[in-house]
Amino acid sequence: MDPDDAGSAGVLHRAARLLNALAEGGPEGLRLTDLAEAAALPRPSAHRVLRGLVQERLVEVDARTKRYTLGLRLFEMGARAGGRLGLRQICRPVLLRLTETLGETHFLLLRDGYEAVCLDRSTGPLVIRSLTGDIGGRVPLGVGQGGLAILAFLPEAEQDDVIRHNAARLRDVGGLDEATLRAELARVRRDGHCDRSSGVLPGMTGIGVPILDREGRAVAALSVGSTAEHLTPERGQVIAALLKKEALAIAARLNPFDPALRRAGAAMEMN
Amino acid sequence: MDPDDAGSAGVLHRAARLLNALAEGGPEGLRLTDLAEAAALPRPSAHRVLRGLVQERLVEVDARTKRYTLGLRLFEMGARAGGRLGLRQICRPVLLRLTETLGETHFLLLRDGYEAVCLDRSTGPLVIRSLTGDIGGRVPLGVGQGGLAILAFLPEAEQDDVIRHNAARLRDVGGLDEATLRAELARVRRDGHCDRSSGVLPGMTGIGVPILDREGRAVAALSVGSTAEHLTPERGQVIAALLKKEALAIAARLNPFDPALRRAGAAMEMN
DNA sequence: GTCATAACTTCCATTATGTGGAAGCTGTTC
DNA sequence: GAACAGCTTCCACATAATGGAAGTTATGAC
Repeated sequence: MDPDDAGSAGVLHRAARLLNALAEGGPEGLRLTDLAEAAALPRPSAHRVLRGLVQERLVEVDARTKRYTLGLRLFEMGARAGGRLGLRQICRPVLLRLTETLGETHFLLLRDGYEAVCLDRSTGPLVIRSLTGDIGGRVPLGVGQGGLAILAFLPEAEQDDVIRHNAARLRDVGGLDEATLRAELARVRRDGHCDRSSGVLPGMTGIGVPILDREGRAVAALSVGSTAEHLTPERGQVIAALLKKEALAIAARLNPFDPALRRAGAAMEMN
Repeated sequence: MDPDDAGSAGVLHRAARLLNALAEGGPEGLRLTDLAEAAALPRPSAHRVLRGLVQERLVEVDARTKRYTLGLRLFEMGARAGGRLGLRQICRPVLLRLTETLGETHFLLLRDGYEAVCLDRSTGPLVIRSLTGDIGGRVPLGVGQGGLAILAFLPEAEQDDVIRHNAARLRDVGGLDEATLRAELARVRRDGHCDRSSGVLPGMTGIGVPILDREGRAVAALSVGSTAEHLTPERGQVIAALLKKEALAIAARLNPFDPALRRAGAAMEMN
């Protein structure tokens, strides 16, 4: 029917649309009508699908308020899906150790197509605001220190593709035009890390280093989020060196056959 | 068709069955044939549904090995579903603080019908083995210190229902016959906490306290997992008192309208 | 290198399952 | 207590799911 909506038919796709809508919504949950609108479904259909999801416990409804939220089952599965990603297992102790040593907040980002997903983080005593938010959050590649570190270490053709694809968001979220971005990427490649104070979150800054696969392509990033005040240039140098050492050690332990690390390519093929 | 399989028809239910099977499977993923068998579906049907799930990125296939695993999307959603549960937000800092102070590993369990789900945990330096495993894991109510603490503080009728329902697993996993269990529950009710060295995991022990709602019913538990060697009786007393204090503070902050806390009831109705 | 085997994938006639407009509820507001 | 907004049910209709059988591609044995 709709040519550019290939594979859009079917209950599954509708269910996924509803789940996505729910994931966007606030913690108080969403009402049927709004959910139906967000997922572009007729109310009765949304209702029917949601009932199915509730039955599978992927979604919960409050009997009193009739508000829908993501279900406990999803939480459980998500926890296991994460555990399955070898990278996360390897990095967990590294994050904890870094936070122990440096007292900063550390992030592990995994590249996923044109974006990066926060796979894990360890929170330091300092209160910081981050672009990705908590675990499970996303940033476009090129935004934030981690996102820049990954983008800088992609093969040129892919880099161009990502930049083209993310152009709008890089301007809006990252406040970067293409020329500035390219200059920045060159610098990151030269230094092996990113320590730009992204102007995005006032007072906030950080450092990001890429985690490379055997071919030298970035598959993930390790980063620190801190305040401009706390992260002096000297301290920054030390931390960058430390992160690079850890990233190398992680890279050496990567299983080259881990499907999670092929994710990048997979996402590209889809387009 | 199948009378006791009410509502089992439909793609959604099949998808959920496949997801469950995937969640059980090992980290290397499952093959189509095994998945189809695990979910009791004809191979072609399993294949079709899985393809849909892959398209929605709820599931991933490795192009080379054809093995299916839970997808990144699920991880993301799971992270948000967890964030939505107010209890988790409230307890996160408590867990961190406890681990900071005591150097033990702490668990937050949420009751869910006849079981409890590990909502969060903070890991101490001591290496311990736990029944629930990591976040997202489950134990039957009555097993483990947390599970016992919850069961002990349920209304009598519900308690009986749970014990009846879990009887087999309590024997197998918990190694408890009903008489011993009932005596144990009485003790937990009297003391306000559970400090039995469950014989289940040799050398391991712990302490669990319930988190009660306004009606005095347990909705969750806070627990410590440690080794018998490390957790001396005197230390146990101190820790139990501390946990109780925290559990009370948490209970006071509970939103009585939080749908997550009505989960217990919901599960019962289903049966 | 060739054959055997096991697993994955596609096909397609059949029909069960999903569809959504309209009508009926419910609970909330004025 | 009337008006409203949102949830739920109904049901004639058609589409999208179904699964046996046949085709294709990996894997391993000889």
